[in-house]
Amino acid sequence: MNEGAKRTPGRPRSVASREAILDAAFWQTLERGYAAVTTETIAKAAGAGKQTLYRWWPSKAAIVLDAFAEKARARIDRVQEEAIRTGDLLTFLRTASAAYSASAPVLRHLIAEAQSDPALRVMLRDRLIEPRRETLRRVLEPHIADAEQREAIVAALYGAFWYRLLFDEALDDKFVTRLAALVPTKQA
Amino acid sequence: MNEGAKRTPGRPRSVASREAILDAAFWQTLERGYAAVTTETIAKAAGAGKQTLYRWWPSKAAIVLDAFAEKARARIDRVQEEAIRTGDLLTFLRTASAAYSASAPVLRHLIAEAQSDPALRVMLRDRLIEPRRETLRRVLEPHIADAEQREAIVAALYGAFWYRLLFDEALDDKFVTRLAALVPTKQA
DNA sequence: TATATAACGGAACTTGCCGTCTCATAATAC
DNA sequence: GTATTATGAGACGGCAAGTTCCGTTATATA
Repeated sequence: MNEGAKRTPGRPRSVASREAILDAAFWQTLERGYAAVTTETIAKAAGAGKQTLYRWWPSKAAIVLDAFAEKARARIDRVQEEAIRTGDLLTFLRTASAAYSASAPVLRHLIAEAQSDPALRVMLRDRLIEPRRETLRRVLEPHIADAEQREAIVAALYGAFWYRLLFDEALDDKFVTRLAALVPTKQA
Repeated sequence: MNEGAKRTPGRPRSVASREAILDAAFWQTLERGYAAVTTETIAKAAGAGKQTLYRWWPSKAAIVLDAFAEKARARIDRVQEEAIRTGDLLTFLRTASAAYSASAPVLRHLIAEAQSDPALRVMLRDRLIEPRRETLRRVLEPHIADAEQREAIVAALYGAFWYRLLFDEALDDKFVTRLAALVPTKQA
């Protein structure tokens, strides 16, 4: 489809810049926290102009989201793959809650920003929320036949994660175990 | 305890101003949306100086939260009281989801703001989140004996509400019914 | 090689709102 | 009256987002 996609006349987009920007956004957000990171610090660290940021991303939040979706998702999915194979809900929820907790400081700011930015909300849902939902659906599929019931369970489980994280309440193992107990699983 | 509390020398706090400020914050937020409301528009509409706002509240978000906690909670609790009396979880969740949906445009901004403001987070939890949790606990009590299990269910149910609202997904009746089905209730 | 095109880095600039500060005035206690 | 504290009005500073200008550089085409 876009094989020989180098069709436009002018200077092509700098791949190096793109990656330097995402890298800077990712590490700065991890180390300093979302609020302390500005478009200027990202640009400076990446050796890029602010214009380059805004040419390719609509907002600071979009950059950070892009950085995390790219860097963190692959790692998270890899960790969860094992749990998916075993099909054990509790194991899955444990690894998922660990991953959530680790990314919580960033995720909470992204979801916050998204509340006043509909486009970002869609981007967040498509790139981070929905893929994880899909994974959980696959784990639930063998246990819950009804699709609608499955969807309610997905919302209840991931919703519980968010609910706790957004209000500074820990996702400890006991809580996760109780959550898993809510789902009527078929025993082997 | 603080019966003859008029002990300080100077001019006392203006009750009229306080109420005018909360009124303005409440209605402006409802009509124009959280983002369009500024401390200046609140002050102007209330006929108050900005200094008066900041003398009694730490931030714009705190004012709006105060306004909503005061105006909306009483109404919501009254609606839910009936559901509590009957002890029927589904009825309770239906009225709760309706209340949530109605307030969602404001709540989402408050929770968003709270993610970068720990003090507001505490205030939000104490004045809005926790009271509703407590109500749900009372509904669940006859059905779920174990306190920890009950807490997980509370997080799952309210968490599911937030989860859907924060990502623009409706709380329709079918969904609420499926949620209620998750909870093993004792039949009469 | 020459030209058109588009992205580049750097930086000045505009915008907008939050929160602070100043000031003259009003209401209370003593 | 005198001290004290809150009031309304508005100027002010600060900070970060997002925009615009500029001279430069990399590519496609001729």
